Amino acid sequence: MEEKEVQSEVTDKYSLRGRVFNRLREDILSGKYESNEELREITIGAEMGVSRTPVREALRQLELEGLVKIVPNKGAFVTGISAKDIHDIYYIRSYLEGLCAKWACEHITAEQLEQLEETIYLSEFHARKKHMEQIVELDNKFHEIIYEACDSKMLRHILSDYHHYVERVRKVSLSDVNRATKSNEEHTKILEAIRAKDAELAEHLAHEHIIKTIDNLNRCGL
Amino acid sequence: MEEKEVQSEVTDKYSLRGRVFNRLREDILSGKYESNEELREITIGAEMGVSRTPVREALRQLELEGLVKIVPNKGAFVTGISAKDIHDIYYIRSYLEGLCAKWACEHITAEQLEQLEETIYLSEFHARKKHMEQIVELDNKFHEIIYEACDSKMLRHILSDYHHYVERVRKVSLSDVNRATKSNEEHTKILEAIRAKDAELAEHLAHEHIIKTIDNLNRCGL
DNA sequence: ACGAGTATTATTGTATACAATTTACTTGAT
DNA sequence: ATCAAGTAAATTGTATACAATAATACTCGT
Repeated sequence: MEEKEVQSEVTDKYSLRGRVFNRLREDILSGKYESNEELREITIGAEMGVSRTPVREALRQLELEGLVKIVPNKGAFVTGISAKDIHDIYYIRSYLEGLCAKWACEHITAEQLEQLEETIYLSEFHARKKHMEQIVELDNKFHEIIYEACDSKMLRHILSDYHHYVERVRKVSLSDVNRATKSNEEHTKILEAIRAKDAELAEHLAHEHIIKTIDNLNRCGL
Repeated sequence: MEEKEVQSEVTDKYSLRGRVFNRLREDILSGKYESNEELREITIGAEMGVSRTPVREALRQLELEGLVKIVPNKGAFVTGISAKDIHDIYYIRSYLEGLCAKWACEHITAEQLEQLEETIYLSEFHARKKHMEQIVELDNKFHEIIYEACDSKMLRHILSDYHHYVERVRKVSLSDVNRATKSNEEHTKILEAIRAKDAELAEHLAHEHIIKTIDNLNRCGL
């Protein structure tokens, strides 16, 4: 089967800048740096074995991502992402995932419907086996397919961004097997609504799906 | 009165990179470049009298903004922003402005309420006088105040971005004096709902406010 | 000992130099 | 004339050099 590369990485993976960008983003999101910690170009460059140039470019990009604050002539400081930020993102996503599912009803292809079905089917298998790694990956895939299907560059862009932001938290949430199973059931219902072209229902279900995820996170004490 | 600088410019205005970034963004959004047009680092640098370094950093940032697509080892190409993109952004905004108004109910300060009132009052004046420039500026301000008041870094960030994206279109929409007047009435109702801490109503009104703006755009043939 | 002012150092901002890659062109064989 | 291969030119990717700014340390007077 042809495995379509999901374009979650905006930035070139293979250039030095891309590598620095991705690694810094990962490190910031995973909490390796303190909040407000200063990121010195030379230091980071030395750590990664590159010159200042790619580091600077990566830092400037991270500024736009909101993960770093750059003070002119002073330096780059880690902004990080607080528990409230994550909470807010989930609420924002609850609306946008709803809108996305609604639009997907109009634009989804038979092939994409097929892919969604397959994704859920596989995910049910891995949920029974408690293969957490695969569950998260398939959750990723399910949502990314709908992002594609909504046929909106803007909506896909923002949702992919947020999906990335909360990746670490999603892993925790889905580690709860009960939640993973529930999540699959919700995915199934969303798929059925989209297949039936019931835009209202699809929107509502996708919205509720995220709200329930938030509830679960709260239960996990996040 | 202390005029608080609205931080719509993420990027340092005074560095060369910041200037290149802002100018390129403006030029792309205003349609100065063709879609898919190649942006050569040297050419742009020459046009703006700077070296490649600040140009590269600006281009990398614009990539993250989605205004430029960078193909490794080949170049930077204008992505631009289509009529559909703008349409999509307005729909996305309709939800997010609703959410923003809802959250603002909980967090808005007396001072911010005061500012909102003043903004509307002034805007009514300029609407009667047909001072289009000021009307757009005050519309900006009204929304930015609420973005601040929602007390969510993430939501403010994304809404400010989108506000910027559609700035050119907003000017067209508000050039219709009838729309400008209507818009002020809607702003007033939103303000009242927020002041009354009626989160449900505020959300609904803010949502509808954007939907009506979309209707108006459609009537203008955008 | 303390603080103002200055010199030194460190760091960022920008320009340029060099390397790697891609694109365009030229040349030659069929 | 057409196409292919190879070479030259142009362009991007990265590193380094230089300039400007900010942080630090030091001197000197009180």
